[in-house]
Amino acid sequence: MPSAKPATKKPAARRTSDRPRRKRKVVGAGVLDQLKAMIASGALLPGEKLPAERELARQLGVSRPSLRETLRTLAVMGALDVRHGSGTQLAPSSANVLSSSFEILLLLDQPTALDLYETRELIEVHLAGRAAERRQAEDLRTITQALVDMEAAKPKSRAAMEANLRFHAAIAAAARCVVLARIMACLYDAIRASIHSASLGADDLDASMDIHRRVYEAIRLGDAEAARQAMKTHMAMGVADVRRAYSRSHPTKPKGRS
Amino acid sequence: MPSAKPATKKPAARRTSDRPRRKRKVVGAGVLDQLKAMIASGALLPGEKLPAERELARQLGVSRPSLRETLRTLAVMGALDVRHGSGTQLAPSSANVLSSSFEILLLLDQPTALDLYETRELIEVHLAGRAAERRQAEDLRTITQALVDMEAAKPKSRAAMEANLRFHAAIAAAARCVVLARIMACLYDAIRASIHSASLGADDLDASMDIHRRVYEAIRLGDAEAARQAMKTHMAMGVADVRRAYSRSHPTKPKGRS
DNA sequence: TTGCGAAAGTGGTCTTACCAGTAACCATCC
DNA sequence: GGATGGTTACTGGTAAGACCACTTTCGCAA
Repeated sequence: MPSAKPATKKPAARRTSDRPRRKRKVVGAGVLDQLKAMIASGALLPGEKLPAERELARQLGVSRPSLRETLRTLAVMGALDVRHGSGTQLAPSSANVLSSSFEILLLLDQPTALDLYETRELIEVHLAGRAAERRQAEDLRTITQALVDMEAAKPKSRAAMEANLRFHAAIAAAARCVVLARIMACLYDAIRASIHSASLGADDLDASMDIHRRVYEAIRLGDAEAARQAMKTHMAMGVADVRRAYSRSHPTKPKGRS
Repeated sequence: MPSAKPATKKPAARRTSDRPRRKRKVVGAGVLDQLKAMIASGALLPGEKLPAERELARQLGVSRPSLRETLRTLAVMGALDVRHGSGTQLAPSSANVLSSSFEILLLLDQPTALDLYETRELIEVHLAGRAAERRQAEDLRTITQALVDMEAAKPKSRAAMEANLRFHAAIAAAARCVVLARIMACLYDAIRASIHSASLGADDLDASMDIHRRVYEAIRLGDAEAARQAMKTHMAMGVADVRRAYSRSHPTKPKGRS
């Protein structure tokens, strides 16, 4: 590298001969568009492996650093699954596509915990109703399993919390609302990050289990209205918890230091 | 000036002396965390200018390409406002933080237009109700202005559509639900991209204007239930349009080729 | 046959260099 | 003296090349 090109240099004769016109409009954005087009057109299927970075950069006619900027953007978004040494592939599932953006959003907007809970309530109540209308036999099995795991797990344990998440996720899946289900998943991450440990495990375990069972029963019976009501009750309990924790940490008013 | 450092070079003595231990764990992620921490702690305020890339890279102890990968990720997410020649600043508003991720999500999940509309209905109806409860005088002025612009604009024109967007955005703002408002904004982008021109402008202009006015009146009067009902009617009109367009393009069933 | 180690391939990072817009500064000209 | 225009010193944008670190695989030896 040090003394590789002694005299040839050829500083010019690049713009002139290669691409005389066309103002070189932001390579990165172009690459992003090309990749999105490949996904949209089906040229790149979920789970499929991408060419190696060096190869892909050559194909798209950009340098590796430039390509990498774009790839990492997609990776952080959750669209790509990049593994050191193995390669890069299109994410098989869009599981956490929104999460990272949501995280940023919360950093910038700093919505209150109550705001998050209001959103959660709206969505979950709706999903419970839809689940009652659309659930299949397999959905019921998944929900039941989560319920059983919740009862079996030690109260307030990590396992109990995880089973609780599965319960709500299963309902979301049964509702067949892909967009809402995804948003709800992000909300869970956000709420967890927002209020940390505070009261995500219900204060009253018995009441909590009872209401979960009522939600399930309504869904099993296909009674949408009952499912919505039960979920609403469930959410109200959570909101009450948050409100209490909130008023404890913010004695007088939400913003400003008294 | 160009030949400032003629012979110093110092090629080796980098790994060996600088950091012998420490497994070099994924620089990029570390940088992202540091930047997020700076935002969260308030060390970086919205709208504030970041140090130049070269300088920031030096501060964080990484190379410029590595830093750039992270910066571009944040920029695509909408958290940074990067301008060639001027510099980079933390986005003053989190306006389109979710949009790009939403776009990717839609590419991967390919939800149906009906799914998008169901989500939209759920959220907008809720926002209308909340707006009726929480609107301030200024909110009413903004909504009125949008309404006036809609009436003044030529039907199906770009101006009419844009005023329509403003109308709904103003309601969302009046509802004081930051998270839902943001999600709704993304949905508009998604819906617009999803069904292109198809029926986003209402088929029946008179009915459309009428329902808009009814929504506004209910919000002005603070009648949450009426506002929700009116918005529900409004949304139902839109869904009907989509359903028609959908059944036209998918004669028999949604998926699979008959 | 089994186990291990080298090699090849892939992402991860750094350095250096130069191109391309912006904005401020200053000399010039009216 | 003030408006005008060019120069200059920033800033981000892109490229090329070289290594490092991790995975996988395959051949060789036990």
